[in-house]
Amino acid sequence: MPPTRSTQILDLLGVRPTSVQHARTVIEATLAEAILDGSLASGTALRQAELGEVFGVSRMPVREALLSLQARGLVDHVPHKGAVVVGVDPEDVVNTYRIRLLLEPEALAGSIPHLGLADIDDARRILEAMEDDPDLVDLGRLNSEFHLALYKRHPNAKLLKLIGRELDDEDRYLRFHLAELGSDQLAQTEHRQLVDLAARGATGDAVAVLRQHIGAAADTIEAYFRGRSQN
Amino acid sequence: MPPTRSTQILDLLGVRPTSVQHARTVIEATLAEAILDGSLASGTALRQAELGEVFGVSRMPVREALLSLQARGLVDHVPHKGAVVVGVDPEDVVNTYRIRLLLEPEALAGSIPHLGLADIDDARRILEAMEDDPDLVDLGRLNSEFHLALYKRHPNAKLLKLIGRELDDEDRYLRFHLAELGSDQLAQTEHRQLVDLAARGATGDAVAVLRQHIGAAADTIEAYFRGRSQN
DNA sequence: AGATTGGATCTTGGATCCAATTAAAGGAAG
DNA sequence: CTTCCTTTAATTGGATCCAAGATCCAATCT
Repeated sequence: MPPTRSTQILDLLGVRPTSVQHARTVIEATLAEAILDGSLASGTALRQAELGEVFGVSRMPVREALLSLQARGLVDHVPHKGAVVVGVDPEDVVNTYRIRLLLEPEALAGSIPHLGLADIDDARRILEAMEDDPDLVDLGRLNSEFHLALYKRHPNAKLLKLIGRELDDEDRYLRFHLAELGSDQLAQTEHRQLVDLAARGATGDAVAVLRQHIGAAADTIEAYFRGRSQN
Repeated sequence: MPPTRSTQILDLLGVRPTSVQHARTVIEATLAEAILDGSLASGTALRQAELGEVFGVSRMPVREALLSLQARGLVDHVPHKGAVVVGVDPEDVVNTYRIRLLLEPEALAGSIPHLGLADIDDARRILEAMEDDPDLVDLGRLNSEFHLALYKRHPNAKLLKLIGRELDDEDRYLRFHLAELGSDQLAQTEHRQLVDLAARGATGDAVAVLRQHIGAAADTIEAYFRGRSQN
């Protein structure tokens, strides 16, 4: 497809298509972010009128945003009652780790052969950001980004999207309890091993470390719950 | 939370809360069904006003239903332009098989130990229905149901939901091309083997058959596309 | 003739208004 | 004083109305 006149001009101006952001889009994104990073606690009731005032719009875009959030499983919508931020089911957290254990080894193995130097650098940069940044809210997101950075050259785009969703779910929980568990649970040592092995193209070893990494996290969380439910 | 009077009465009547079906809910379900089973072809433009007339309702619940369908990835929503039924990307079909190959062996292995006689009977009944029913539209759905019937005792509920979604995606494609490929591609022989091995609790053998079953399907579809894109 | 620009028309996005449902508050009867 | 019923306030669901952006077509200029 030859570039059209308009795209040439956009290039000259250095402007991206900048697809117009509609109200419901930014509202959905904002609320999703707030729920994911924990600033909107589980069980919080989301009143349409109230949110409309906050965002300076009517109830209409708000309810559509809430509807989308329901489809994403972030809020629970009870007819005529309202939307509440859905809680994190401990069982689901462990389930998510088990699913990651199925998906991510394949993602890593299929991506490493196609990783370039720039990709490795990206991953390393994320690791450094994690060490510098003490903010727990950022840590979860960075952790997700790091993992995805290593997988991103896998040819199966759908697999990557799937993993992204699982990481989001995990992330949400992580931010809640990272403080209690201690942020060393993120196992930066293993992260460094992963990126080094990936850089050397040592696929088998990298996958082994990843399996151990995710498995250990799953066990830690599970033990944490087990201890908790006995109180 | 103690049961209220009304729920007690509902229980006595044997009536489920029968959650009031809102317009947008039934519209979304109806459209989703139509898209999944192919009666709404890819690329079809979905006009809000038109659909509103069809369902005897205003545009409002229609647009909310369309929004939900977009979140589910069934329609593509272009601002101020409208919603169109999203096409099936050949690449995604193969990708979906690869993902199934990661998820379903674990699902089967973890479910077999907990399967009861009734579960096996359920699966067998679905197989019989597949043989009796020549309707291609039903075949895809029944195929999904059969697989899920074998996995349903797996303790990881989230994994099952995930597989259900993948099967839906696959299903949608299957209905389109089952006629061309021949319905014997569903490999009823392997299906029978699967349920027999599951009944005997032969987990290892069952998983092996399943791997072969899904892998063969993936290869068939991939070859079909390869042959097609060369024309 | 071809391209460009201006406007008419169509479709969606958002605001406002009304109806339906639910939860709660208050009062009457036991 | 408790329980049940009625009434009332609050909130969401749906309809209608207006604004913004997009597409299409014709008129105009090169």
